[in-house]
This record gives sequence, C-alpha cells and structure tokens, in this order.
Amino acid sequence: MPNATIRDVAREAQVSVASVSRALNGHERVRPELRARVQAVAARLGYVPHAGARSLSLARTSVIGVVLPDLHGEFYSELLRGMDREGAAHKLALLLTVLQDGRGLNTLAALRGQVDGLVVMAPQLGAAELRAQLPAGLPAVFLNCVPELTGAALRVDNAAGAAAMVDHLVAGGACAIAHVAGPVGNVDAEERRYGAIVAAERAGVALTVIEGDFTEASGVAAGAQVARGAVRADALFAGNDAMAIGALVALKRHGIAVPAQVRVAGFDDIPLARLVTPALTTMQVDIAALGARAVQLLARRITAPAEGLVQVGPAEAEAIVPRLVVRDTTTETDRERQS
Amino acid sequence: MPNATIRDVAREAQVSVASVSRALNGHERVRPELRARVQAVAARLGYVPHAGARSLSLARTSVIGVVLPDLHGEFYSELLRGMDREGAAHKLALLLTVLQDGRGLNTLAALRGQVDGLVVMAPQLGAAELRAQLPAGLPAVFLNCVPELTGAALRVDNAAGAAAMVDHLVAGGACAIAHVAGPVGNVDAEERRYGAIVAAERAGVALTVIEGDFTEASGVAAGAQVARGAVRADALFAGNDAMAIGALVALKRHGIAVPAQVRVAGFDDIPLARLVTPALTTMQVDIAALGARAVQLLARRITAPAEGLVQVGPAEAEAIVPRLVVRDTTTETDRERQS
DNA sequence: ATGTTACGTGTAAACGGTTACATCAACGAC
DNA sequence: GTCGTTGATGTAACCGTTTACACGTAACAT
Repeated sequence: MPNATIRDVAREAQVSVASVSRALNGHERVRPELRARVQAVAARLGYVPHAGARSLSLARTSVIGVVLPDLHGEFYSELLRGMDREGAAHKLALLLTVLQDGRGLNTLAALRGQVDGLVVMAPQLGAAELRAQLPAGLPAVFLNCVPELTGAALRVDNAAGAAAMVDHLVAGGACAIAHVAGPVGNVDAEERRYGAIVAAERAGVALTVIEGDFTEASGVAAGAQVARGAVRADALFAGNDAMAIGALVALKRHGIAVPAQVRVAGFDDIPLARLVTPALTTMQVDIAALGARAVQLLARRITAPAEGLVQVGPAEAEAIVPRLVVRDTTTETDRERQS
Repeated sequence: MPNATIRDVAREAQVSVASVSRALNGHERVRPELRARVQAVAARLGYVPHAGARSLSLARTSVIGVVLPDLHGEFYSELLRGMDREGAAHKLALLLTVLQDGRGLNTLAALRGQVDGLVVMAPQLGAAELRAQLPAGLPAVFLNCVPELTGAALRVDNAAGAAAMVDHLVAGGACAIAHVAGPVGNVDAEERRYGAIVAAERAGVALTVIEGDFTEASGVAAGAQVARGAVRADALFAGNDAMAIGALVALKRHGIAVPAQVRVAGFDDIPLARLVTPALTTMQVDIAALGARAVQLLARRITAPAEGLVQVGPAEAEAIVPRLVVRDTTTETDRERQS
C-alpha cells in the first residue's frame, strides 16, 4: 500500500485519529510531547493528508481555477507567474484550463466541484455566454472581460492607454496616425481602438483605422499599406506589439525610416519590444502584477464569508492603467542615426 | 445551499443514489427512461459531482501536477499549451506549481494527495535532491532532468543538437567557434556545451567557451569579447537564443557584420529568433509537442496498472532531437547584402 | 406451478479526513 | 471527601461518491 492514512499514523503513534488531526493541523489543545510524537510518526510513514477527503470535510479545496484563452506567448507565462506567486502566499494551488474553441463549455461547469474560485480571462466571450457557462455561486474574478458581469472585475484600462499613446505621438509632431486595430469582438482590441479614435479627435489629428488581427502578419500588411502610401500617415500605432513589430519589418523592407519618416508604437510591452531595432515605444502593463492582483482579490472573496467583513457585492471593479514606455521608434536616438 | 448533491438528485428523481450515479456515469444496466429522467433532474438542479468525494471513492483525482522552474518567457506557455491539449484529451486537469528557490520543497510533497501523477521539469536540481522531495510511488515523467532518475524521462537531445549546429557552422566555413555556454549546473546548458566541444574536436576546428548564464546580458558581454578580439572567432554559437540575440546586438554595436564577419547561432528557436535582423539561425524544439508527449507518457503510466499491459519499468527514456533552422545569421542572403 | 436466469434497482459500507461531543484524569475549593 | 473546573484525549458522526451485494420482478424452461 503506497499511501499511509491518518489511521495508520494514529495506530503507530498510539493515539486516536482526532489527536493526529489536531497535532498536525496546529490545534491549541495538544500536549507538545504528543504533537512531537505524532509529527515524527507522520514523517516516518511519509503521511500526506488525502486532499479529497479533506476537501470533503472542510468544504474547501484550496485550489483555484484559472481559465485562460488559447495560450500564446509570454503574456500568459507572466500572468501565471504572478498568479502562482500570489497563490502560494495564500496556500492556493492553480488549476489551469485553456478555453479552446469547442471545448471548455462543459469543462468549465465541471470545475465547480473542484475549485474554491475562478479567475477567468476570456476576452472573446460575451457576458451572456460567459454567465451561462459559469458555475453559479462560485467566487470569480474576471480579467479583461466585458464589464457587465457580476463578480469582481479587473481590467487593463486599454482606452486610457491608447489615448496616452496617441497624445504622445501628437506631442512628438504626428499629424496623421494610422491605427492598426485588433480583431473585432476582442474587448482589448476594441477598447484600444476606441481610445485611439477619441484621443485623435480631441487632439484634432487625422486617424485612419487599418483592420488587423493581433498577428504579426497583419502588422506586416498594415505596414506595407502605409509604406506604399495606400494609407497616408506619419505615425503608426498598432493595437499590440506583435503587429507593431510586423509593421516595423514591412516599413524597413520598403526602405521607410523609423522613426524619421514614420513613427511606430505598439501596446503590451512584450520583452521583444525592447530588442527589435529600433526599440519599440509601447504601453507597458505589469502583467505579473495583474495576475497577482486577480488572485489576491479572489482569495479575499473566498475567505470573505468566513470573516464576514469584506464586502463581496457585485460591483468590485478595478482598472490598471498601463504606463507609456518611450523607446526609439518614436524618438530619434544616437543609435538610430548611426545605423 | 449552493450545491446540489447526488442525494438531492435522487430524491427529486425518485430513485436511489446508486441509480443516479450509474445513470450519470454511463453504466450499462440502467433503463434508458430512468437515465433520461435522472439526467434531466441533474441538469435542472445544476448538479455537479463533488470532485473530492469522487476522488475519495475512486482513488484517483484526474488531476496531474506540473512542476516547473521559475516561469519566464514563451517557452513555458508553449509547454503548458501542449500539456493542456494532451491533458484535455485524457480528461486530466493540470495543477501548476512553480518551483521557486526556497519553497517548493514541502509544496512538492503536499502534491501527493492531490494528483495522480507528476510532470517535473527541474533542470537546476540534482537527482538526489529531487528524489528526496518527490512523493514515492507517484507516477512521474521528468523533463530535461538529470538522467539517473527512476520514472519516465523525456529530454531534448541537447548534445546532438549542439553537435548539429557546430557541423552546420563548420560546413559554412567556420574555423574558430566561440561557444557561449549557459550556467554551470543547468543540465541543458551542460549538454549543449558538451555536444559543441565534442563536435568541434571531431571536426578539427578550434572552440573557445565563453561562460554565460542564459540571459541576454551575458550574450551581450560575450558578443563584445568576440568583437574586441579578446576571443578570436569567426562564428559564435550561443547556448540559447536569448544570449545569441544579445551577442547580435553587441556585434552590431561594434560594427561587426553578421554573418559576413562572424556567423551567429542560437538554440531554442524562440519566436523572437525569426524577427531579429538578421534572422537568427537556431535549433528548433517543438516545445508544445514536448509537453504533450510528457502528458501522454504520464497518462499511460497512470492507467497502466489498471490495464496491466504497458511496461512501467524505470527505464523509459526518450530524447527529442531538435531541428536545425537555418536563417540569415549563418548565410548571406539578398536582404542581408542590401542592408 | 416451480426453479432458474437475467436484469434493474435499492441498501449500506467503504474511502480519509475533521470536529462536536463525551470521557477522563488531575487539581483546587469547599 | 466531594464537587466543580479545566484541559487533554478518544469516540463516532458526517462530508458526497461509488459499488459490492442483496433484493424484487419478469421471462422462460422445466
């Protein structure tokens, strides 16, 4: 038999199961000597409490579900990194679920019996769809979802970020901006598009939207349009860094100087942004912190009923404003001139 | 009460709990009509089986633990992506644990009661350390660990990959190779170093090792050494792409032409490798496939005892040979000449 | 009619923890 | 010497499932 149970420990230590439980869980009313004996036996037998049994008794699992859209790129590893860090602090493990196209619907419901709460990131799903699939009565925190959901919501203030970027471009002398937008239906993409349009209007500069889909390839296409003059612009602001980098490649290929002729900016500050030449100006989101904050909020919601203190009403929303990171694609630097 | 139990369903459907269980779990001996009625009631009540109770009864959790080193970069999202895909196919959920410096020791033991098996990736840990911490008797698959562990091992054949790269460089005319090695103690790094040294000897070309630590910064330093002539080389082979890219930056900064004066190669084929200019020649590992394969192997080990068919001896090792991807840093292309 | 078989369904015993409650010993107060 | 009181420990019920076994019924062979 591979796994020792609490009864094995009890027998071996010549005490009752109750005492073993108390001794190992740090209860008060246990003689220190007995506690030591129990701990010694437990260690010797390699006893580890059965998580299932425990969750049955305690009515909690100490596991939180993390629901993410199709994982790609370093964004998710950063997010998970932050979540894991915070989860460890609360003694919560992370159960990962990827919401791929077809599946995930039932998968999501099945999570109910398995976790104490959920962190859900699903920019491509509508509120109705999401609500329909989500287990009711399970604490949840939403990341960058459509805002009308009950439950705590945590979002990146995409509109504000996009506006800040447009302002930066305008301040640098841009008169005509091309915005390479992300896919329709993606909340992030739409908020950025909206923020850019509003800011451009307010600043009185022209803004043309080129449709993209967050892939580098669509950025290349957009860059080519600007290079060929199909879209007249002296600044190109892409809805994410991947597209901005694609645009950079296209512009370079067409012999357009960046930033001298066209300034380029992205969004997200992926590690790569720093490394391309010229280095990409972008909006930075501290993704790990975002993940950590989500878990923190969730942890609070999970323990709240017990403490009876924290308000867990439906209206707990928070926005993280991204930070402008100015690099070489919007300012002429020494390195740029020399190359 | 938020959650319906099997008894609620039984009462509501006017049958016994046993029938409910059988009806919902697709047992044979259930009248179709009764099955339908039970399913209807279960759906109406939003019944979801309690995972803990189930795991108690069945003695399995349908969860596998994934233990990874401190997450950084797209490598991990790709790996998780592959694991999740394969896990979903086997109806296994992924419980994520990051092995950070201090913690993880006890965390790892605590996993025992919680999962059916483990995928462990810990290039920085020795066999003894690892074995001491791992729950005994739990199926496990190791990714790029020191090879002497019991349990299935899956590794990237780093030595073969490094040798292939050296051969490629030599075939292209290199006479003196500088190898920027990764940190001492890291298995991947050491295997690559070893493979490079052996291949260079066999090919009869000089090879100088420059110590690095897998960071871009150490690549920059190494590139500078070659540029200044402190290390004489006409080809620079870095132990990973991050360092290769750092070296590229340094060489460019010193006005050294790549690949005309110095050829550069990396290892891993991170997405970024394709995007730098000139595009980086590197060894590609299909990371998602690696993750998927690991889960597949683990799933087999978990179900093996039940089937009594598959051999689960200690000696199940598999190596994935990376593929050489030739890009611009080792061959002069049109684009390179024009720039 | 009766025995056999097959099948559908119910009863109850696990599974491994936690914990309310009972018990018991030791002690001090009267 | 008796009676609380207190603190440490044991007993047993419960958490929600699964499933071996028991049971009742109907079809069929005898």
